[in-house]
Amino acid sequence: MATESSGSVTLRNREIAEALEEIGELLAIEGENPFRVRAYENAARTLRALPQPVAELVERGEDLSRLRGIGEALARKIEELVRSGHLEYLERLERRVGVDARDLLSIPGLGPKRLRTLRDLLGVRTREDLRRACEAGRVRDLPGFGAATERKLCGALAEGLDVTRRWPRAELVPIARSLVEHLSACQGTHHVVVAGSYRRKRDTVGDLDLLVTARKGTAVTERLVNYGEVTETLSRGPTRATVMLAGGLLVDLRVVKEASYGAALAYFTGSRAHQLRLRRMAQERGWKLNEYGLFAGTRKLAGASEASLYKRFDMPVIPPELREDRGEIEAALAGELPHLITPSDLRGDLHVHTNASDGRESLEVMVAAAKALGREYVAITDHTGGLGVAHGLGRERMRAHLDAIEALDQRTEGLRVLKGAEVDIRRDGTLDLDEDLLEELDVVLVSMHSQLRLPREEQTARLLHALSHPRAQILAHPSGRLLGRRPPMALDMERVLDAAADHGVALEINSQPLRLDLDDTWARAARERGIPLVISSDAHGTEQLEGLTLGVDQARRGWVRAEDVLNTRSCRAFLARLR
DNA sequence: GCCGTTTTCGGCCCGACTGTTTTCAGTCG
Repeated sequence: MATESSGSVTLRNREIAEALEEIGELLAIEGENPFRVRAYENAARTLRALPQPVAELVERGEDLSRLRGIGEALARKIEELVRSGHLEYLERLERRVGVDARDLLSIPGLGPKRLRTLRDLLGVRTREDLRRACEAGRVRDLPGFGAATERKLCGALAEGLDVTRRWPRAELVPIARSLVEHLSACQGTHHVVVAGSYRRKRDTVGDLDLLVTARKGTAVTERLVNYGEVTETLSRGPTRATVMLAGGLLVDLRVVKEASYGAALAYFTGSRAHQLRLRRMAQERGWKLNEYGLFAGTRKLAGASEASLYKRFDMPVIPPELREDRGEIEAALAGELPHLITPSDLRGDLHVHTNASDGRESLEVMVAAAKALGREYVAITDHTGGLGVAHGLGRERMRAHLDAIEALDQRTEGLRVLKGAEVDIRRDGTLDLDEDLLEELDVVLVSMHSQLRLPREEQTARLLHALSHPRAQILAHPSGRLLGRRPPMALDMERVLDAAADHGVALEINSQPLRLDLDDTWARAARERGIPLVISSDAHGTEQLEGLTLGVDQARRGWVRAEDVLNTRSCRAFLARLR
C-alpha cells in the first residue's frame, strides 16, 4: 500500500486488483461458488486494464458499477479500500482462512483444493510449513496427493520457482527465432509461430507460446523436448507440451491441424480477456468458440484463418497489439479501429548519442549509419554537463560539439543533422544548460537521470517546472523505468500529461528494450489528449538505430497512429510543429 | 458476485495433461 508523504493513502489500480485477487483466492480455498471467485478475478482484470487511477474516479464520486465486471458489492469494497486504505472484509477473510494464499498458490501444481487439504490435515499455513511437510514425507498420503505430487512440490519449493517472472520481450527474440527454426525442421510441420504476449508485442513476456500446425502423428512435441536448451519437461502429450529452458523460461507448445490454424492462432495469441469476450459473443449467437474453430453445433463456421474468424463476428482482423479487451472489440464493431503506425512511417530519429558523451561511436559514424537506414533527419542529443557518469558535455565542449554537428550537416547530402541535446533536469527542476545554448539547439530533449526516488509530490513539481521552460520541447523517457531493474518514478502522470498538453511539449516513446517509456497505457492516454508523441531510438551505438521498431511496437499497443507522431513528418514539418 | 433486445433468475469459456483413481478431480492456460 503506497503511502504518500502527505499522509493520505492512494492505492494504485494494481494494488486494488491484488486485494480483489486475494479475496478470490481465499474464497476458492473456502470452497466458495467458483463463479463468485471468478467475479473477483474479472473485477481485478478490469482494474488492471483501466488506464486511469480508480482512486480518482472514487474521489470524483463516479459510479464504479459502470465498469465491466464491477457491481454494487464490489464498488463498495473498492471505495472502502480507496478511502481508508484497507478492507475489513478481506482482513476478516484472511483471519478465517489463515493461510498465505498469495504466496502458496504461486507454487506450480498447487491450487485452492489441495491447499485446503494441506491446511486442514497438516496445518500448512506458509511456504515454510509446506516445505517441512514435504520433506517429512507427510504429503504423499493425503487424499488426492501421491508420491509424484509430493516430489513435484518439493522440487518447486527447492528451486524457488517463480512463475510470475517476466522477461523483457526483446531479450527473448533470439530464443524465439531459434525455437521456431528448430521446430520448423521437423518433417510434417506447416506453420510454426510464436503467439501469446510475444505476438501482442508486450514490453515484457512471461513465457513463450508456440503454435505449430502439422499432420496428425507428427512428432512435434518430441522435437521440442529434444531442443538443446531444455532442462526439464513439465508435461508432454501428443498435441501439447510444456518445457523449461536453461535460465527458467517456460515454453508452451500446442499442435493443431492446418484447418484450425486461425482459431488456434487467435486463441493462443490472447489476451485471455480478449478471447473471453469473443467466446461470450459466440455464445450469445448460439455458437461455440474453441482453439479448433467456431462452431454452430457440429458445423464449422470458421477457423482456418484469423480473418475468417473475425469476419463471422462482423469485425476486421484486430491487430494483435490491441487484443487486450481495452475497447478494441467495440472499436472494431463500430468500424473505428485506429490505423496503427508502422516502422516505415518514421522519417527521423530524435534521440541519438555519440562518443562525445556516453555513446560508443563518433558523430560521423552515427550519422552515416542513420543515413544508411534511410532516415531523412537525425537529432544528435548528447548529455549535458551535470551528468558526470554519462560524460556529459559542459559549456565549452557543448559549444564545440554543436559546431561539429553543424559542420557535418553542411557537408552531408540527403540527411539533415539537427543540433540537439539531452538536457538533464536538475533536482530543483531547472535545466542543466545555459540559455544561449538552449536557444541555439534545433531539438531540446529534457529528461531525469538522478534522484529518481523523490516523493511523488516533489518529483511531479520538479518535472512540471522543467516542462514550463519555454525551450523544453520533448520529454524523454518520461517515467524513468528500467524493466526488471528500476520501477517508474513516483509521478502524478495525469498532471504531467496536462502540463505537456498546456505547453505543447512532445512526449517520447523511447525504444531502448529496457525502457519502452512511455508505456502502452500512457502512450494511449497521451494520444487521446492530442499530445504530440515522438518515437526515438536513444541509440548509443549504430546497431541500436534499428531499435526504433521496438518503440513502434509499444506505440501500436497504445493505439498510436502515424499522424500522432511528429517524426513521421518531413524534417521541415517536424521542426515547424515542435514547440 | 455479475449480468440481461432470449432471462431480474439462472446462467457464467473450454480443452489438455497429470496423477490418482477405477471413472475423474485438480490444475493450468
